[in-house]
Amino acid sequence: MQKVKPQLLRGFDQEYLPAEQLQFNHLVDVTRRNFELFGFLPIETPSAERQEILTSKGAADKEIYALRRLADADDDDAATKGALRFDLTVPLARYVAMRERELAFPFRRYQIQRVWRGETPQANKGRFREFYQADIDIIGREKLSYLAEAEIPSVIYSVFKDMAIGEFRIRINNRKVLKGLLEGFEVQQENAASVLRILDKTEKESSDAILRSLKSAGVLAKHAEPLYRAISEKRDTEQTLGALAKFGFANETFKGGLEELKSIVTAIRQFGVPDSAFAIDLGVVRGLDYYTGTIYETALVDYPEIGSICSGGRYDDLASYFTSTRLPGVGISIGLTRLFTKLKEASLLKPLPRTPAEVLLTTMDHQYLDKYLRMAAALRAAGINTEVYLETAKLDKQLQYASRKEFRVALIAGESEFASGVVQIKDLAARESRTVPIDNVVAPIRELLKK
RNA sequence: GUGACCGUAGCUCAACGGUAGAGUCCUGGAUUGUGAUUCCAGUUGUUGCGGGUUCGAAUCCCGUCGGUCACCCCA
Repeated sequence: MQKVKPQLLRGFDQEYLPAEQLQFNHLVDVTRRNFELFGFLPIETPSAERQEILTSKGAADKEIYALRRLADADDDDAATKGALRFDLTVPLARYVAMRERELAFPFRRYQIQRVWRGETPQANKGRFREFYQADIDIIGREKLSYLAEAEIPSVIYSVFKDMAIGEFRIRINNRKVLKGLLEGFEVQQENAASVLRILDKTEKESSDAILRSLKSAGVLAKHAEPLYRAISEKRDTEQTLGALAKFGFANETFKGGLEELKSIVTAIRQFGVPDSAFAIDLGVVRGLDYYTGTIYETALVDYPEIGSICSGGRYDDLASYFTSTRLPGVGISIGLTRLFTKLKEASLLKPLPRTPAEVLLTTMDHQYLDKYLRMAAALRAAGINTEVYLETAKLDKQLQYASRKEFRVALIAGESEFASGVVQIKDLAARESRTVPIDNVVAPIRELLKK
């Protein structure tokens, strides 16, 4: 028979061995637990949305995968109007606009789901066509306290601290400050976007290259260098606030932005985020122009090459395409697939058991099946995850299986044990076993598992 | 979308014009009830695909498909 070659689609290639999947699930669990710790509510939205919803925010068409039947029969118009979501923010906007009257505001939601993007994948950069995002957003109705912007870093802090993946830094900037800065340096409104994109590259490119680009993007020659220095100079949070005060631009955007930034810094500290974990950094720019206030970007201190593992910001109106209610919000997105891939690469993942079960019950002699299964039922009733070896195989094979899957404990019983009413409890890591009465296995196993 | 490079066993790679190989992994065994190591044996390929050059092509040429990396953009 002709075989179909088993292979994956480019970019749709993130599937793991069970041991890795358990580690990924752990990352998801930690994320979810911390989101809930701050009162965020879970939602999921369908994988596919109507195309006009997805493109409403001006996403490039080529990024989006549309739905089509293989058979191409035109009897399913409804489905062909759909496409896969490329982020979780647009579906959120649609969701909130549809359910405005049923939701309690400020609406705090989290959502951990896959998204799909038609980009060129580059695994070394953690870029795929299908990947997980873990988003939180706080959506206000007509208004939203600046405290929401200050709380976000404390959630990020909580998540990554709990993940225990090493030192990380949340870099924070303010879009108004940036805009005011550009205004102060006499950058024309229509050049602002391209100038910001250039300034976003200060860490990658040489100062000469940046200065040249800035000038050709319409920055006056006398301002190019001061602007570059303002953005790229290394300073801590206090130094940055000091430097901004010193610029002292008179425009309202700058003054308002600076005041806002100061209050947010104060609040971030009140939320308990240590100065070692966050920093105001004027070099954080973010290409997306719907951000209007605080913007965030988080990276691992020892692994800057991993890039941003979490980013987001404040926006003025989430769902202006769908409703005339003004819905200001703030949100961030953790790129879980990227994070996981890079953590794996850098060996930063803590070792986890390779099986969710703790006990393997070996079955040396199937004539005692009844006893084996009753023992397993008793263990499970006591809350101990237990797998029964169902195949007929020699004991050494069963133990090999146990050690390969990294069970903590193996139970061994055959003719001689059953004759004297006992069972062997084997500590697989310590390679030693002891004998206990068959009707008293739970307590000794619990004891062993506690170690 | 633009450019550079690369496709040989499940995986990592060798052979670079003269019969397609190694390591690893996997399977079985080493006196019948205890996982490591070691030893023995075994399975695995239209050399991505199509065409051309040649007595002869995994190797050279052309095309095609697939992949990797850089740019763009982003998680």
